[in-house]
Amino acid sequence: MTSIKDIALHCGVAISTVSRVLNNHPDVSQDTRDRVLQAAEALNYIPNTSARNLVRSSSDTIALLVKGVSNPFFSKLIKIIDREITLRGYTLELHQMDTSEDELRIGAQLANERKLIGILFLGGRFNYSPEEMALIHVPSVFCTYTNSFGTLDASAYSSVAIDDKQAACDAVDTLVSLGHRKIAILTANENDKSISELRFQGYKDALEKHGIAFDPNLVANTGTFSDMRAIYEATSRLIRRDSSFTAIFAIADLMAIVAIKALSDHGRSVPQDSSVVSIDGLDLSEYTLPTLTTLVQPTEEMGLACAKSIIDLIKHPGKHRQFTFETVLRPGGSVRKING
Amino acid sequence: MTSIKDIALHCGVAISTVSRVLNNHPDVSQDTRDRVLQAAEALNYIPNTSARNLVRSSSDTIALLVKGVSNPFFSKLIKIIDREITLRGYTLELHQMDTSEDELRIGAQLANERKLIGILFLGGRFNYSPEEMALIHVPSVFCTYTNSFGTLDASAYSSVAIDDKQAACDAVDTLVSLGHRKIAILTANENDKSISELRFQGYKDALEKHGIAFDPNLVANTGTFSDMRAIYEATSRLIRRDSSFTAIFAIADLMAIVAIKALSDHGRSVPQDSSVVSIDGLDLSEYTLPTLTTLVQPTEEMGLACAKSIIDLIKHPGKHRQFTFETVLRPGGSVRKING
DNA sequence: AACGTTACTGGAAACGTTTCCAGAACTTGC
DNA sequence: GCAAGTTCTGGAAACGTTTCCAGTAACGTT
Repeated sequence: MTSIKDIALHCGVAISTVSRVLNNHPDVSQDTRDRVLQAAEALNYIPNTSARNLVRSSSDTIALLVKGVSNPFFSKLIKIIDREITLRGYTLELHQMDTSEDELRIGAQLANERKLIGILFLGGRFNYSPEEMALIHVPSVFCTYTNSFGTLDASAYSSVAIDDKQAACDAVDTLVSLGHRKIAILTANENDKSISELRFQGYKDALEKHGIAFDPNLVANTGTFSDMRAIYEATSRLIRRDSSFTAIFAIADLMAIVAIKALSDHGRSVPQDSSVVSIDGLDLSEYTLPTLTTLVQPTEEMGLACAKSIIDLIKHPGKHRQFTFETVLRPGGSVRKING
Repeated sequence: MTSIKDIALHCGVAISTVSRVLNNHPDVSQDTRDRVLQAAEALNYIPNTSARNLVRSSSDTIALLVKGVSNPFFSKLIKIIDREITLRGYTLELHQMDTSEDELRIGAQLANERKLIGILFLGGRFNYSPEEMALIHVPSVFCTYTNSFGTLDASAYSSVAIDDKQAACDAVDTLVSLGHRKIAILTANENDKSISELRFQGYKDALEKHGIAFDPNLVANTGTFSDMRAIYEATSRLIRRDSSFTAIFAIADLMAIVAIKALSDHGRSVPQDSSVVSIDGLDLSEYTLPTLTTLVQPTEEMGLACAKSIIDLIKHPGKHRQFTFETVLRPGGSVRKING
């Protein structure tokens, strides 16, 4: 393994000079610059990241802390984020967390240990306090996060998300406009201070807007976005408990897919007997039977925004921005008009 | 940021002693050990990875080089691998590659630059030459790889995979035993020296075994495992070209799901008009309509084996092993018996 | 001719660890 | 009571960079 020292020796210059050349510092003559670069090439020099990191006390790696990697929407997002981050010359470290773990605490620790230059949080809760935020001394962007509980000042955090409440509202609107009044909801958790709670809020707001009474019997909590067995069970329980609904709003595509299967197993076909609307717009949902009517999240744009945000934030610490994306309804075969 | 030096000062011992305590070296008295650990705790000490990496000239990170992250089978595998790797105290770096890139070359470069201690290759080709393998100076495990083209000696590589040929064969067997003789295949690429070629081979072998003539008209190449649009188009072309088949063998669950949709759009329902069998056993395929008949890969075990293999290999360089897992048929609603 | 600039270069400290070597303080065995 | 271990500890070098400071040489200016 050849080092900067070897190059210096080979060229008869000082170590510092080689370092200057390699880091494109201006104050070195064209002649020595050429010689050094040539030697570096010839000796097949590869910089030692650890040494550089040590003296700079920073690295080139950004961590992605994810709760619930199995969520297929996240999978795609992760893919895009990783692509962009690497493209821009940084490295991405993937860290999964259990739902029970405290993402901020873990993030803070990782940042110190591994000299991270940035953190992307994906899938956490939505009620960070200023005190908690203060734990993190590293540029951080919260993906699919909205400061919906108003715990933070806009100048204190960066985020990329859709308007979850609005999307849920739109989903319910769609159903109502097709004549549905008895609309069940399939959510992960009614009050987890996170995406599911927010979409649940949107559902309730929409009902109220249309003068429909909220019925707790029509709420099914799955406890998860990705465990299909649990989603299936929750749907089945809902059907057994109160099968009077004519439509289901599922807060994620995957839930909708599983719900359709559960309905089918209980002798109710979609969309004849129940309509289903969801949020996500996975590629997959255009190829299911029936195809899903879903509010599409602009995944590509969101992933790009995540990568761009964190890198901007690293370059300009403290310059926080929030990005909110619009969802778009993609009509599918999972709904039908009824005579309300 | 408190360092080892601060602890030493605080306790009135030497730096080296602190290091020994922190690394669990035996030759230090219980008394000093306690004092040091206590101080470390009190001063909120966090080790500096860069410094350690520098002096050890190695890191604690294992890279996962993936071709085609969007493949949902891979998503799950990645999740499990990441979980196990972190659990065992290492860090996982995710690197995606285009299909066009040379994974070994990229791996070799990354290993040097980033002082990787190991590489997991996922989704590459199956015909590495000994010369190519020599590029990689770091313990490496090839996931979902079989040395099917016999280019390597068993003592020269580590791998974790299923027997792709056998699985494909089993899939076709299943269809034949239900009376099917005109069996189409949906594959990514007939000759990519990779998973798809191997499964294609298994398909051909099975046909031959049952005395069924191979018909090139019944072969549909999608060119991809995950681009659903492309899979849909390939299936549609197949149907238009020769719709005489009574069954389709799709080499991956996702392909089967899209194929079923394409068939449906062409007025052929599954399993009434065509049976479909595939390989993967995604959780999802138990919740589609119809559910898939598929050969299940033991994803959990495979992911575990990947993590275990690479760590074993790091600890005992050169000790190569190959793991081959059995697939199990999971019957679903996508097939039916016909009178052949 | 003396002086101040400018352009370039070398030396050396520092980053936070690990690890080798040597030495001090005890034990043990005879 | 002395040599030979044993057990624990400290000092210092090394890992490969970056960066600060000082210094030299060449060049214009006055």
